[in-house]
Amino acid sequence: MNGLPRVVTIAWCLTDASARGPARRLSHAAITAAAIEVADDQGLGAVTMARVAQRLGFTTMALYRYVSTKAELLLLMADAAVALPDLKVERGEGASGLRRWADAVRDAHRAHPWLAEVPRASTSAMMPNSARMTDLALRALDGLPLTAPEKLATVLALSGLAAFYADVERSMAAEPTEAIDPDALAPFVGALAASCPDVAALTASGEFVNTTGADDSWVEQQYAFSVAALLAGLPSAAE
Amino acid sequence: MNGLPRVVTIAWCLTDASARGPARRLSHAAITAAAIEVADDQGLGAVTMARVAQRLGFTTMALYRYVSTKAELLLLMADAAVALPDLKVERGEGASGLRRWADAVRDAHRAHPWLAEVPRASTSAMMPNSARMTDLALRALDGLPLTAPEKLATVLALSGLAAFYADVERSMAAEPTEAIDPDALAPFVGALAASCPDVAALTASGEFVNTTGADDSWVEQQYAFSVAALLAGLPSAAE
DNA sequence: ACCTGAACACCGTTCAAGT
DNA sequence: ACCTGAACACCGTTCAAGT
Repeated sequence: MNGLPRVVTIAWCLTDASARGPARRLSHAAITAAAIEVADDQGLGAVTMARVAQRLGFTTMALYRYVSTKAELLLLMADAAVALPDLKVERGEGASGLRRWADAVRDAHRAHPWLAEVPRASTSAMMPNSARMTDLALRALDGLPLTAPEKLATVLALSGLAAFYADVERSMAAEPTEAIDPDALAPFVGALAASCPDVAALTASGEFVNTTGADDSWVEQQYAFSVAALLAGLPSAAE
Repeated sequence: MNGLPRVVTIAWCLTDASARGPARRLSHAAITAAAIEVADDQGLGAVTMARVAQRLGFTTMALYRYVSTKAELLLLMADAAVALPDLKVERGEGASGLRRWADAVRDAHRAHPWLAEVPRASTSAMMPNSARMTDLALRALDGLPLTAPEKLATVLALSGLAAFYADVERSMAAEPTEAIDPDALAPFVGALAASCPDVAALTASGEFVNTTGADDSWVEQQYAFSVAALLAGLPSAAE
């Protein structure tokens, strides 16, 4: 037996404000917001206790009054980044609501491309915004012929797909993916032909390795296709 | 226009062995293997240029003769970790083959729980073992009424789901998830009730927050359910 | 009780030097 | 050409000290 993770009580504001001593000049919200600014601007790798503190005009060590570890700060950032979008879901709406819900999750990841880089922690699900997002999805699933674990699996899988494709998009944007010179590609195609006939065929037709430069739409289509498949398959998976 | 990423040519052994100078006393394979040992033993966070070199009996800087950056080493590790399992897939086998394929991907992630932590790079798809895995899945999909992008989406989504659930499993194992004291849970349930009625209901029935200690089987069931739904929904998503 | 300054034990990566 | 030693500019986190 043990208590709630400390960061959960922080995020839900379940901790009593300490009464004694000098007034606090920082706050979890301010620290989290500053860290998100850094991550949005320069990537998660640039999120440093020193850099966050500097942006707030404080010393690095001042942060440790509010956060006991950098991992805790990352959890706060991740939860703040999935703050509820403008999304209304009808109770029992089903597939159409879930599709819009997945799009909202994806939008959050697009707005904060570093989200997928934050190490997953089992605590995440108990954080307020994550819980609210889950709640919306469960609302859409209400009344459907699925067990509770099946509903949770649906929610997890959908958010997993949304996060996954958003991260694919991020990784493509990160490496500018200039078109690869066909001459440079030749030895690679040769190696492929030997052990990967099906991939080699796709590569030859230009559908595997991107030889034409940036190409945004296909990730969108693949995401839409995957979500559509998952949603369409729910009834038969439940049998 | 530019050439193949350097790490791709390394992984496919497309670089000419340098002839002149002292014989090389290290190799990419040895370095990658040592790094994987470190990651398996102590987690990806413990993978340090210094620690890898030490395990091999070399100086840290010796590694930079073989790898131009730590990110490159991580790519080599990730690809080596998905080395082909003992998996036969019939051409055009369809759903049953894809399910076993997804299980194989998941097994790789279970054997190397740090896999999901390796930052995704667009280069990954061109690495040899990744390509071979993709090839197997395409083999199972051959002849099905799906376009090439739809087939790739299926492969991506399946591997995404396998990786996702393996990472969920890892994160649960990382935080020992002792049962949470009901008394400590009470204020959390109270907060939930206000903004998350559906999640609160699940929590009350013990299906959301784990209040009973370790619980492996539900991740397995949720993974199986998600994959089943995705596979079952393929035909209707393709229409 | 907050916040600071100095310090510790690390990182990845560079560069000139040895062989 | 390989490999080493020393150095650089960082990290997260600690601890004692100020207010």
